[in-house]
Amino acid sequence: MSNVDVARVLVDLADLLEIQGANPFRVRAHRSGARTIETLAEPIAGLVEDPERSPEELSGIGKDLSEKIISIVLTGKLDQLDELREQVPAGVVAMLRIPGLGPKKVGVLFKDLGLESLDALEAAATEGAIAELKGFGAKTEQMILEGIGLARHGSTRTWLSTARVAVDRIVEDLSKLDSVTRVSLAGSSRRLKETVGDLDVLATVSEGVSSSDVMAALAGHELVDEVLAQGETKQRVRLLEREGGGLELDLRVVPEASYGAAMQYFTGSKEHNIVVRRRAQERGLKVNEYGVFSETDEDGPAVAGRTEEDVYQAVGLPWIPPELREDRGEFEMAESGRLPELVTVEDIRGDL
DNA sequence: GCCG
DNA sequence: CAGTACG
DNA sequence: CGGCCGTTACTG
Repeated sequence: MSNVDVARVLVDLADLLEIQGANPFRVRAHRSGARTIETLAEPIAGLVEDPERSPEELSGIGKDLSEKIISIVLTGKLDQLDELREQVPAGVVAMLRIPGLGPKKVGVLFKDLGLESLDALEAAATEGAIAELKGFGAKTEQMILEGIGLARHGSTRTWLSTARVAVDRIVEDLSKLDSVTRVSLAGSSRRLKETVGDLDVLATVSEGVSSSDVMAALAGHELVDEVLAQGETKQRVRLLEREGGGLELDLRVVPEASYGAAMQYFTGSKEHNIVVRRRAQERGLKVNEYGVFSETDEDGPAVAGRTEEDVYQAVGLPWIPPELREDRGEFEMAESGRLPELVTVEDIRGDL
């Protein structure tokens, strides 16, 4: 059993528990434990077999998860998972991959309509049976029909190199607008992940300037297929099919003074952001995408937020390079002043 | 579920 | 309002 | 034992 195998069992268990309506924090604990095992620098089997050691020594893994991990390593399976699999068909878990369908709604589809597969779900949606359910409507039904292909196909991530071709053009074109002061790439593409699930772009406007100009420009951009959602500060669009296969792009527009906080938030990762915000809480501060604020004076002036550096400084850290923002040890490195110097293109020697 |  | 999705 | 990140947007 490799670390990835063990992690997979815990993730599957989390999915099933979630559909069954388990405590969300319990579900999260399983996912977090899975991540810990997957990113562990040593084989989990070796740790389990060492009589001096136990998975409990890993932070985020307690007595329960430790016992489960030991069982998985020693027997190759987990009884609790097998039992849950008998209660919840695989097709129901597959429904979670449809965008807009979460555990609650999937649970209703399974329990109330008895749907056990994507095929059955598609048939029910086509007949209009979904829209009649409480909490569902015509839009949800349409969303299911559009998303069911994604769920069948599995995850659809795009190579960064492909995605960059499209997003670089969009960033460049939006930058030319008079109403924006700057446009930056954020999200996993800024973190230089090999593949991206979607694209994230941040635009800033001068204080008091409306966001509608930028959004209208993006909506009318030659690479944009359709606008999926739009609000005051946020817009989500789907790109044309050719450049990376219907990639989705999120645009966020914030005032100039929030640039640093917004970049920090929008660059992620989610796990990294949670730690940043928890550190803020420990210091009597509150971090959001608009800035860093005092917990006791939330409406008061921002303590930080104009640059990423001052956001990190407010929570007692040096600026952390985006490539490291995964909550995989970068906080310990930053805390002790041992952040590595990353390799850059200039470091590479040879014929390219 | 884990943690303090 | 709850549920879903965003980092 | 209580708390567990913080926000915006959309749907029903």
